[in-house]
Amino acid sequence: MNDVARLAGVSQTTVSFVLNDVEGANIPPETKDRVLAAVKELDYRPNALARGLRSSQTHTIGFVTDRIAITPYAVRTLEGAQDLAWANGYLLLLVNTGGDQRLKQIAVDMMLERQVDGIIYATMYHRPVKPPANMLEVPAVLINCYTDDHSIASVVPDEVLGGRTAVETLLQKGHRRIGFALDSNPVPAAVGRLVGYKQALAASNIPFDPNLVQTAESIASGGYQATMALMSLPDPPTAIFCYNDRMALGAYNALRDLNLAIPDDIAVIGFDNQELIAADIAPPLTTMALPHYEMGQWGVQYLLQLIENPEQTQQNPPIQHILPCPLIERASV
Amino acid sequence: MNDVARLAGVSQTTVSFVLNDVEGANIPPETKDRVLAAVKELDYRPNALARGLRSSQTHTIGFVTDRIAITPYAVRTLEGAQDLAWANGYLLLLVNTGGDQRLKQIAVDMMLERQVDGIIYATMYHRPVKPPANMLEVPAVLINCYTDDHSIASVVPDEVLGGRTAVETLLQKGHRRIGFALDSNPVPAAVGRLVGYKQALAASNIPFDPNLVQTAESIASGGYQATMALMSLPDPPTAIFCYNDRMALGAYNALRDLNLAIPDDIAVIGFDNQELIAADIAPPLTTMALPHYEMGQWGVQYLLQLIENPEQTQQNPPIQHILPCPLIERASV
DNA sequence: TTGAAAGCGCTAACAG
DNA sequence: CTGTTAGCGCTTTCAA
Repeated sequence: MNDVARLAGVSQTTVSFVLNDVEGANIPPETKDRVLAAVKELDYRPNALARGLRSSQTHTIGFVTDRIAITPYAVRTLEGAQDLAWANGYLLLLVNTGGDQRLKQIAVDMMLERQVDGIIYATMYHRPVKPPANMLEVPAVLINCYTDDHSIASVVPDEVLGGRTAVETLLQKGHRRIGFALDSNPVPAAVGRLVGYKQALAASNIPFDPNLVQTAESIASGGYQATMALMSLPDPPTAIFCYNDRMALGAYNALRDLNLAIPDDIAVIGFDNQELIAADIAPPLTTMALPHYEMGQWGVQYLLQLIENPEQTQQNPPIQHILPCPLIERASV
Repeated sequence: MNDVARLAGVSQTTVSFVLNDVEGANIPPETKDRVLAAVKELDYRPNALARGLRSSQTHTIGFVTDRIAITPYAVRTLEGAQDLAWANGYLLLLVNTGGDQRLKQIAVDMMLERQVDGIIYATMYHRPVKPPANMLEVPAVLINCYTDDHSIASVVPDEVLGGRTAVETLLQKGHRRIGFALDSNPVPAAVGRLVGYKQALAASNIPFDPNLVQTAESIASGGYQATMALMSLPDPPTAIFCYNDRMALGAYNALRDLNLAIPDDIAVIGFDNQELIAADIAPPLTTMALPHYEMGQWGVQYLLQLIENPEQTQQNPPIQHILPCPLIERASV
């Protein structure tokens, strides 16, 4: 910076002023140009460490996650976060802790040492979490998860509405007996989607038949089993709502073994919109999309507000934002 | 740090010495303990910016990528990189530029401003690249890509050996007429796998029949078309090697329409090991895995060597590392 | 064995 | 409008 100042024939302060477009200092365009020319001439690049040290603002935000890869589609959370951060001149410092609580603690410490302006904590599955306490030393928001006491701002998908929309889609096609191949783990997604399933039924005055919800592991083989169980009912369903696309794939396999055509003999709707599966199988799967990208965006967006405008933004109790799951219509319904 | 020094009754220098385990300074254990106690007492956390400013080492590495999400499985590159960085006390600064050359330039600049110790440039598809010039101001390595002049260290998958292994697997099962549903784009993966295909055939003294390689778009519908073309040959193949798992999925769809059973009537082998597809379809797909995770690891590993040991590590010409693609045996062959 | 002191490159009062 | 100056929190030389 001194070199630039010297070359431009001004003081280092002036350089700083033009580089930061400081309000007060009314630098004449002529001087500004001279400085900028010197910057280009010398290929000068400001040192963000020094700047951060002085201004205690690094324009960097920490992104802590349990697993980024398991649900490939969920990586879009990271993408949404990164895109929005980037658009605001922020960079993401990434740590993937793999679920170990102590590692998370350390990860946050490393970020704090690097003076991140805020921290995002994202999970791959929608679930309650206990984030490391030190995380709250800076503004923080949770993505796809929440604390039981809702003490931290968070954004999650609307599982209930998603489940309801899926079932309503089936209802609109005239189906009255709708099976549900559900995850046997009572995770928020499973609980919420079941509530949505019941709501949709109730709204159409269809009594709830517990036989129509079959739980299994939320993978292809589980979808296969649940579908087989459903179809061997004395009065089998004419449509199946699958907890996720992997189970839907299993349902496809089962239905094929049963010689049933989709959607003519039976309709199938999934959840997750894992494009690689959903778009490519035959017939293409109608499914509900999880708003991963949007959650990533919203999380960073809100975090940035928290960072730049703490008192105005922070609500009490902290905001718990819910994003809808859009219906992706393809050909299985 | 001054507070810690005061509380421990030593100078700030001493605190720095014990925190950094400095060789020269022989601090008696007694003093050391006192300092450490004070650190804990005050919940002191060093400021990495100040440290970096002084020592010009941030223990942070920049990770630039074109797309992290398109090929979900490729996100494992990021995971491998992050895991290895983490194991060495480094954090990753992430930017996903989406293919815009100017953005890449800026991304690298932002990283350089933040004084990253090195930069990784990773692509989602194996291909030649022209990385921004400023990237070379710090140690750098390329993952899943390379420059035409091989002027930067890089790591890529062994496409030729992968293709060869896939075909040899088919050969070993007794197949002699092996179709190849190939990407119509002559990308390195397509070119390499075709070379491997030919090598395997030649090694078994099977003449190359150009009719047996059908090119199409490397998605499910392309796989469908290529398979149909292959099967309508006067002398159709008994096995199909698909350029990737998406095409294999299309092949499955086609074969089903043709009422051909896999693997009894015809064998199918894929490439990529996209678990979501490969493991869940019926029958589970035998395929070649791309070493994404390993490339991520190797890239960071090598970069760290470059950073910590520049002259010893840097080879001339820069190392071009090739990692094998392991065969994942399932049930389609 | 420990401490004083000089910066690393920058921002931002404060003065002129 | 521009320059002087005092740090931000740390590492590290040099001296004691």
